Amino acid sequence: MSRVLNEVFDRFLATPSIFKNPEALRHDYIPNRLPHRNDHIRSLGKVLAPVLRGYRCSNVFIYGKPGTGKTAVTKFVLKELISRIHELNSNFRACYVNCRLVGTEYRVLSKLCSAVGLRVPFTGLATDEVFERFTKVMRRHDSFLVVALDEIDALVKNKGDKLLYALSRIDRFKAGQLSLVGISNDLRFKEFLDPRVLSSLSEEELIFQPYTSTELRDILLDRVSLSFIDGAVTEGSINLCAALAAAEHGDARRALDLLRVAGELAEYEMSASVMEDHVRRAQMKIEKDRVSEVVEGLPLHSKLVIASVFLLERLGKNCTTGEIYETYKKTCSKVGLDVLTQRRISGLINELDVLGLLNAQVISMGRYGRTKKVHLATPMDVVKKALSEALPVKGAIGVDL
DNA sequence: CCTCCACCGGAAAGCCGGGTCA
DNA sequence: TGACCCGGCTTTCCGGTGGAGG
Repeated sequence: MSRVLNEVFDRFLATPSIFKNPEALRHDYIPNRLPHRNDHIRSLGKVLAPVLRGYRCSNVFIYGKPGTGKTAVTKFVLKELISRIHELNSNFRACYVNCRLVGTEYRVLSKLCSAVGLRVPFTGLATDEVFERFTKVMRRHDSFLVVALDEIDALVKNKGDKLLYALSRIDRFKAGQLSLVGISNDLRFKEFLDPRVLSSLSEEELIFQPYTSTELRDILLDRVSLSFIDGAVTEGSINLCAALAAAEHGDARRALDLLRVAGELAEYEMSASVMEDHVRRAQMKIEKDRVSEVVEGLPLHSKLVIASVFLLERLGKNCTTGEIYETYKKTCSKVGLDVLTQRRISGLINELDVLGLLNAQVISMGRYGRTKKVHLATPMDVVKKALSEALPVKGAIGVDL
């Protein structure tokens, strides 16, 4: 092994880690207690409790902004429920699906199938066919299923509420028992639903308010004791994490990210404890990393759209769809890339807006038409860095970054 | 008050690479 | 092997539309 590397490793090992169990700072970690969410846990528990006696429970609808504990509470309650039911030895199953990650009706269904022990090919079958097979198994085993559909709004916005409608009526075909827990970030989500689906889905409702700064502080204190060694995080850093996350609509996930990244920075610098400065730098790093990561994963044409906005903005020109399209076309022809249509580029701009990389606003310029006014949503140097890493053909493209 | 620009954005359909099934 | 399905990406078509300027 190289001597340089040996030194690095030796020094790393010689410094005691400030972490005890960094896993406890990840989003998917479900701790044994969830501060300030006991009421919600109790409410959800009450709704789901009938399954303990073998009855179907009401469907529940859970709303709340990101990082308010919806997912954690749901997973927590389901976990407890399952362990309790296994004592009673029932054929109950619970299934958690994140609709945004899973993406399509077909794949949501195939998750449900695997929850009841049915394997289906990941593509190739008609969706109706998969649904058919699913109900058959439910009927045959007289199964009992609670399905948590997280980020359900993403599914409905993209694919409509057909699947929800079918699921909400499933036991009318005497196909076992199925209850739904719908989780949504978006309060306006209801508007997208068929009234029949809505009324069956929201038999019960739970609303999660954002955490306050003090509540976030309690959450952090819990996690600090789980994940760091004693005294490794200063009081001030915890408060700062809480305050910064509270400003960002009380997002606990954000607070934990800040703490984790600040911890990693401190460890990297072999500092004995996490200081407020680490937290501040963590905040910048998180934003930078987010932008880089998102840009990196973008399809080539989306990257070119961002590059076009970047170029126009640097020249101080105003970015309208038309202007962006012209710049984009020039860049394409420089590399000999096929250009997409303006309609498509308009769509890509909207997607980038949703991703938070661009801000796009439809404005009217009266006589001079109607268009989208676009600008970068993050500072130019951050975008520049992300683009220069993510555009493999930057030299050829003539995008002088 | 009307016109008309430069787009917006919905809908439908096509293409392609992945797959199943009989 | 051919009919058929999915999902992602894209094109084509086309009916809007806010408001400056006539």
